[in-house]
Amino acid sequence: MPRIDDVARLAGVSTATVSRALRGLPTVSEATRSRVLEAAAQLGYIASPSASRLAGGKTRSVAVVVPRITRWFFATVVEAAEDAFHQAGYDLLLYNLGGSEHERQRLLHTTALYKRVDAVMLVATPLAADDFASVTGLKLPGVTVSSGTRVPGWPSIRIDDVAAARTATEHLIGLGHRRIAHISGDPSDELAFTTHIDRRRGWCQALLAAGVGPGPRPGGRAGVPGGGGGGAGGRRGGGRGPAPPRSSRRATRWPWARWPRSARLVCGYRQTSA
Amino acid sequence: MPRIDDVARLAGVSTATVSRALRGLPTVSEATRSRVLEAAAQLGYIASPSASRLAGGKTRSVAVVVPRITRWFFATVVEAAEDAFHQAGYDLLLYNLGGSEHERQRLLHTTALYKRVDAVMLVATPLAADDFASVTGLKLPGVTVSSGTRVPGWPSIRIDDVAAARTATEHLIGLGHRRIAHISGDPSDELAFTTHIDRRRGWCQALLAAGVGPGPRPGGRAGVPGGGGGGAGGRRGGGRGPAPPRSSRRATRWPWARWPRSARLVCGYRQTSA
DNA sequence: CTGTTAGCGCATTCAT
DNA sequence: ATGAATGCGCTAACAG
Repeated sequence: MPRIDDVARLAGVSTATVSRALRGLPTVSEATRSRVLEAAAQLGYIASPSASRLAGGKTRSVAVVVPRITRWFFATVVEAAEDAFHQAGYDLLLYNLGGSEHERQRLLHTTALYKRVDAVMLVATPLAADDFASVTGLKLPGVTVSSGTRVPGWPSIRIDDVAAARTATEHLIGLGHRRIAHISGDPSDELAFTTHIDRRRGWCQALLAAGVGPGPRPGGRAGVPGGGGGGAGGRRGGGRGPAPPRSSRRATRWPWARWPRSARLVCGYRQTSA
Repeated sequence: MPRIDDVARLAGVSTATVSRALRGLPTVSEATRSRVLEAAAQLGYIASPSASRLAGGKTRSVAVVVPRITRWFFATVVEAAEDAFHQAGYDLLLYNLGGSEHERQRLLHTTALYKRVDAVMLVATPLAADDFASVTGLKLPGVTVSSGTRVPGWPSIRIDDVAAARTATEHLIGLGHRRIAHISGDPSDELAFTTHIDRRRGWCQALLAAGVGPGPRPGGRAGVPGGGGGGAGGRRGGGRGPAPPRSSRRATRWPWARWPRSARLVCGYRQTSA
């Protein structure tokens, strides 16, 4: 492959000018630029990334860290990021934690990212105290997406899980429902993942605000709310949507009747948690 | 960050020896190597990838090209590849075509990969004639996964779709079924994607081999095979598995009753295509 | 606006 | 087994 001085010679300018012209720097006359462009095209010249990285100190690439690329949500984020980054001329280095703590350590605690990327994007990657130190120690710009942990100086984009759950619950209440369960992971497992906790909070908020309660058996196992709907029948609001479903034997065929045990039905809330 | 000569000084050797020691080359005495290792660790030295790429000519990174990372299959392939590559010390550059022909052109026809990676992995990426030229023009090693097109000199790993469909069909036949439909994309749309064609072929093979036929309405629209099962009731084989389902009104609730129009029911086969 | 001069930080010849 | 020199190909000062 041709090098930059081949282009320089063909265009009759110095290598510095070729470099400037090809990178679109403003300090080049249009006449020169087009001569350079043409020479480069004619030679099929492409600047060597390694060389320009070394000389320029910028890698023009970013690390995108996801817990598991096979999950729909993470893949969706990566797809969008890939598009944006490539469009901006950046390479995307994918790091898939794959649920392995080992991988996670290797990525976060060895300076695996050192001089390899210009920025980091952490997707749903909670940082323990020591992880945190290594990441800030990189002294790189970055962004967290859907991550529980916040990194000082990094923007953080995430879903407002409390509001989302509140909205969903309010919707059901608006439909006239009065017995609304919330099924989640173990609420005592905090691990910097706050999604399930936040959703539960939003659900509680909506129930309390509507004066609906008290909730059924706290901490019960996954299952189906019992029949005999009691006072839950009354519609509320302006009659939008269909009537709430009646309890019947059919209820035993609801999807969560077959959910794995790891899914726990957290019905019931503490008045204090709102 | 420290540079290689900092380590060299601390270890009391030349930079060349540091380089060799750190990369595990055999031409270093164990005594020296451990001194170097210790010095590097003490300084927290990590070789600059850009510099070693420029000097060494190898990037130690690979490009992985997928049509859409959001599809389960592709994400699964990428996850496995990521693990293997990182374990071997390679960076993984992700290229998601995203269904955009534009992206595809940009990747394949500009020398976007030039001097950027040491190898290429093409997942389910069919290559048109001109794509093909650019890819081979890269003169890089590579591998295709689930890709219709083959690249000379590259290994190609893929599913035997014919055998898979045959196996599935034989399974149903073994269960006693006699009216077996095959639903696929448009069989006339070849576009180097042969999956649906191969599966259809396997299905045909199994049916013919079992003497089952002739198939119902060729080229019919998506829908449900009509009721009145005719001679299809007979069981065959050693009574394994449940009896074939009876036709009934319930059939109208089968999932594909709601499938999009783009899904076509290809029932019926030509004797010649086996 | 353009050219000249120095590196960027490491891997590699060759020597020894 | 180790060291000295050279170059990978480009960008960034600094002049002009």
